Amino acid sequence: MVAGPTSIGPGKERLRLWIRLLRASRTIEAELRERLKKEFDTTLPRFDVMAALYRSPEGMLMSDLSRFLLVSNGNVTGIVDRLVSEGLVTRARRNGDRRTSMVRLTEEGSKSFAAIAAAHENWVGELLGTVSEDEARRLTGMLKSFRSNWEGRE
Amino acid sequence: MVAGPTSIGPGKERLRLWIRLLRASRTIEAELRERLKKEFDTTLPRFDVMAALYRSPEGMLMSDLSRFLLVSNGNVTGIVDRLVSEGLVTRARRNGDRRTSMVRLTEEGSKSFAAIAAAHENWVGELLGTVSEDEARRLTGMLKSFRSNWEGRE
DNA sequence: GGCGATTATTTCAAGCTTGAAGTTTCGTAA
DNA sequence: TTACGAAACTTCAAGCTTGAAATAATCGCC
Repeated sequence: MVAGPTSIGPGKERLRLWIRLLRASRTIEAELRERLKKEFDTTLPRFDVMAALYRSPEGMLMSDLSRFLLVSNGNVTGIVDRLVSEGLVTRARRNGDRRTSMVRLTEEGSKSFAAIAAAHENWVGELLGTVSEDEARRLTGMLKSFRSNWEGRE
Repeated sequence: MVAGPTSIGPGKERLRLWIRLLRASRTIEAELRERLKKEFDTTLPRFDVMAALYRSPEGMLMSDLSRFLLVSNGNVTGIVDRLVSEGLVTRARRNGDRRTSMVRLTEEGSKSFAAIAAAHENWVGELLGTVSEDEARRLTGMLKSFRSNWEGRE
């Protein structure tokens, strides 16, 4: 999804937009991935899961994580498995519904995430440095109105 | 990279923007991936490679593809391998420099891509339907000015 | 209570992705 | 011309990702 338009037609500007959008996010994502690896020896998916859990001290179900992060159930299983084996999160079986388990950050996971998140925010600020805060607000607004047509779909 | 901000600070709007950007592109990408699979039994990476080759009838080197698509060399090798085995592209050894090979769409690959690309453009038009062509132009402009600071970096 | 449908999760195969290490070929300088 | 460093590419291990199939527990209806 990174190639240029191959024809010109009515949706031309939208196709251009999509290609720009994709190239921008891929570029930023690649840079963040690399820094996470180099500076903290972790990955973006692990960071995503930890970020979600950090916002929910009470914990999240696997399916909550899957829905929130926009990835499949099976995917979350693997990432959480690795985080558990690293001692960063726990899976607690629940009495109420034994099909589910509550996933939470450990003390260590929480400390670890806080440090990474601080660096992460700085990196994003740096990488988007050429976008003014005001412009960022406007762009966000446009993207938000688009997203609202898709949020929570299917 | 899909979680919300975990702190409020100077780069707050940029972080918000990044999260929106990422969620938007993930959502669109997931939808396109699914349709490519269902309708044409292909994948996004294959589509990307074919799109690049379609623009270059004279062919591209593996490293050209890698650079253009923003993915690693080894990655391109695997995708091209699969396209070759499907008869959609060819790898032609070159007399000039025998380290390299020219990758080209086959006749079948070219026909196949044209059909997929038409559907793809319609899908993008549909998925970005809530963004007016004019708004699309403005958004693209903003993203372009951002990208120019990164294009061809490192 | 029993049982079929539903829900939550895991498992699995196939493919994508990277970064590092390995192979082959090229260019060039002694 | 030979040797060495660079360039183009492939191979590989590890991890991410999906979608489909399997497992297990719960729910609702009789």
